[in-house]
Amino acid sequence: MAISTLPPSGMRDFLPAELTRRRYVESVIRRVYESFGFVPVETPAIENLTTLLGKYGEEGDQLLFRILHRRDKLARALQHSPVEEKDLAEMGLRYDLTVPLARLIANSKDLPRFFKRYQIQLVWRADRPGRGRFREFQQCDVDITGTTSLVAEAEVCAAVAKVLLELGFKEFQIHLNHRQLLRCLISAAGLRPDQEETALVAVDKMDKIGEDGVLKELQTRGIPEASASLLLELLRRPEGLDEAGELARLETRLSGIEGASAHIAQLRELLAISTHTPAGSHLRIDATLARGLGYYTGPIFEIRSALFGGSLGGGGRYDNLIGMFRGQTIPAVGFSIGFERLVLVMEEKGLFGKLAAGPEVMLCRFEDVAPAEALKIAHGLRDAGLNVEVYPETPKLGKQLAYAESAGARIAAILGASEVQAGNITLKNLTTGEQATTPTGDAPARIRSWLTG
RNA sequence: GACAGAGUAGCACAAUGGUAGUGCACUAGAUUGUGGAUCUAGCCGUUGCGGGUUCGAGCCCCGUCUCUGUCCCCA
Repeated sequence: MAISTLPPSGMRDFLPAELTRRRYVESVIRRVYESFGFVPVETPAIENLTTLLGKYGEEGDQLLFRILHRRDKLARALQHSPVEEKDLAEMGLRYDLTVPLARLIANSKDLPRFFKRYQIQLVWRADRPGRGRFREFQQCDVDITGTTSLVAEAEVCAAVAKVLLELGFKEFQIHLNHRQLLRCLISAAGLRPDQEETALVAVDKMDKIGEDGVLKELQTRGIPEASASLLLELLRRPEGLDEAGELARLETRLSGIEGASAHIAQLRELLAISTHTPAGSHLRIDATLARGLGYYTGPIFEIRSALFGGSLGGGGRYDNLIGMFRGQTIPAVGFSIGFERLVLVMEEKGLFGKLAAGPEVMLCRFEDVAPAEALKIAHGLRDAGLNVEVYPETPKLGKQLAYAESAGARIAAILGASEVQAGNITLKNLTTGEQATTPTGDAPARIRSWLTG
């Protein structure tokens, strides 16, 4: 019976051309993040389930990949009767990079007071794969811990906005809301605190199913029509109202609700201090934005674009998460870029320029040249800083040149007995067809001028 | 988890229920120190898998698996 050669569902192999594009995007992200003073960390792919469980909400817990006990431990677990899921595993694959960061912060003693870290690693979710959705995918997070200052929010928003701009995205919005403000809206609509969660889930779908859809969903979830209608009315943003106007409207509507004006003031300040950052013109107040993850406590963000039907990234403030691992509460805010979706959209829209995946130089030789001679010269070129591949066999030259072309080489270095004898090398520019024979020592300079020209 | 669509050569796709084909790619030659073009020849298949209907199934029916899309949820 044949073994399937496909990778597991929702997981992918990457061939050189695609991987080169991914590396390019990564390099832009790294450079931009570092320009903001973020420093890199990495954490293990596997975390203890005690770390992961209870941080993402019920649905998130369901989507964790768990790692089964091995050998004796598994045998013992199976003897429980009845066997319960929690007996079978104590570790799982990380679901995001935020919770591992919180654990790391709680576990570390000598971190800077304001720890600005970035992290580009894989995460795993046992989700059903779809367009731009995978079971193994890369996240690119920036987070700032140790301050409640809105400068932190502004900086993470600016960092991701700058990444998008540098990658060639022009039309995108960073939707902005506040978790506590949502809470105020829900209580202003007369909903009980225990209905908050269901209300948020329904409200979050506003973009997709519209007001009627949300109203219907709220009612089927047991929320009285009067409250549901009031909530929708509170959320309704009049056409043409700008960000300041929307905040003023919300402030008026929530004038009797405790704390509301303070949350609105935060959003107002965040907009103000972001004015001259790359995020400034992309921020949009969106009172319907909820975000699923359970740990957010303050401002929340989500990147939207007409180029992709879902979110291109998201984040927010989570002041209580680190405290779940350690008595001391440490405030934090972060933003995660949907790397896979950026790459997907960039491929669809042709935002990648030409990116070379192959060697710069292909060393070809005739059969009257010994392999040792070819390898010696290849190493000389490599020592000069060039990427050189040696054609391993000696078929006729046409075949070697065709291969050089298909491998992505831009220059062929051709070696025959006559060149070796004279201490020369023949160079052929595969792009222009131009050809020249030069002393071996001059070859790197000539190659370099062709590569840059 | 729900619904829809699709699975045919390495890839992209054809084929009224009647001999499974075309293009690209690949190999060789035309062309023994110069690639991309052209021409010639060659290679490539248990039509996802299992059953059924039929004289006969890639095509119709049932089941199953996988993939794609939408929903849900998310990045």
